[in-house]
Amino acid sequence: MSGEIPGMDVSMLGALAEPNRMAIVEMLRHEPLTVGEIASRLEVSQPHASKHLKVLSNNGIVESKPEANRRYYKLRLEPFHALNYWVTSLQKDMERRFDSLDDYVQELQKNKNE
Amino acid sequence: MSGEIPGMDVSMLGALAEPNRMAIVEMLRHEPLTVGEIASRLEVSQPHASKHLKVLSNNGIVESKPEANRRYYKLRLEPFHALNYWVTSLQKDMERRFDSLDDYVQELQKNKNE
DNA sequence: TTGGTATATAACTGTAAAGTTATATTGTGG
DNA sequence: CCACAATATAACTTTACAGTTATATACCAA
Repeated sequence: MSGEIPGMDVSMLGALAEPNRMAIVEMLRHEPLTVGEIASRLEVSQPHASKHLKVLSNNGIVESKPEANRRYYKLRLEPFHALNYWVTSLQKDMERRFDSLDDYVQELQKNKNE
Repeated sequence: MSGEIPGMDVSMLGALAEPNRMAIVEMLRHEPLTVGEIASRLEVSQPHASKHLKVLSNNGIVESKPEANRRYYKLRLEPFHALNYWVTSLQKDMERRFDSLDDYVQELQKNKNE
């Protein structure tokens, strides 16, 4: 009730806020990849890659499709749409504000009477 | 050389990926606030608020201006511009891809010969 | 100067998450 | 069925960070 954040899912950012996982997202930007491919390019162990992929998956950032022995992982659009929406609306609000904190403080001074 | 992420600063996301700090960003969306105001609205201790503000500050997300006894914190535009740029370019790349992983796997099947 | 308010910092504790190693599961081809 | 390859999971260690308490710093007013 008090800790409610309007649009943005904080845990999604947490999932992205780790270098290996961000690297995975960048790798998947252009093409789906298997766990083995990802682990190999990341130069981490297979369980380690699987663990990061699970975090990304739990946050809806990636989805996987079994294909024979392998699992192809790819990015999902939705969370990035949500992130884009949040950032854009934040920017709009910010740009409505004063350009510098100095201006605002000066404004505070002037309005001290009311 | 291998772990290079193009545009996005991962640590900035880490700074945002904590509920209290995200709440601070939301609070500052419309107006600069003092540490005391932030701590009070967040219902956390003053040192705790200061600590989160320091993280945000270290990542360039907020800036502060001393005014007498107090410090006004406000959001900075730049990191959100960078984030917006990253998300947008990622989305563009993604939307060039197949709509579903199924399609992609079918594509793999067809192209197995080459 | 003294007292009070606002903020920062240092030192510490607890917990969650990164990273590792070993093992289980699932699927494929012979 | 068996042997092998790809991935997932479990158990564990270690590190990083949230959160707390106590103290230091800076500013103002009387």
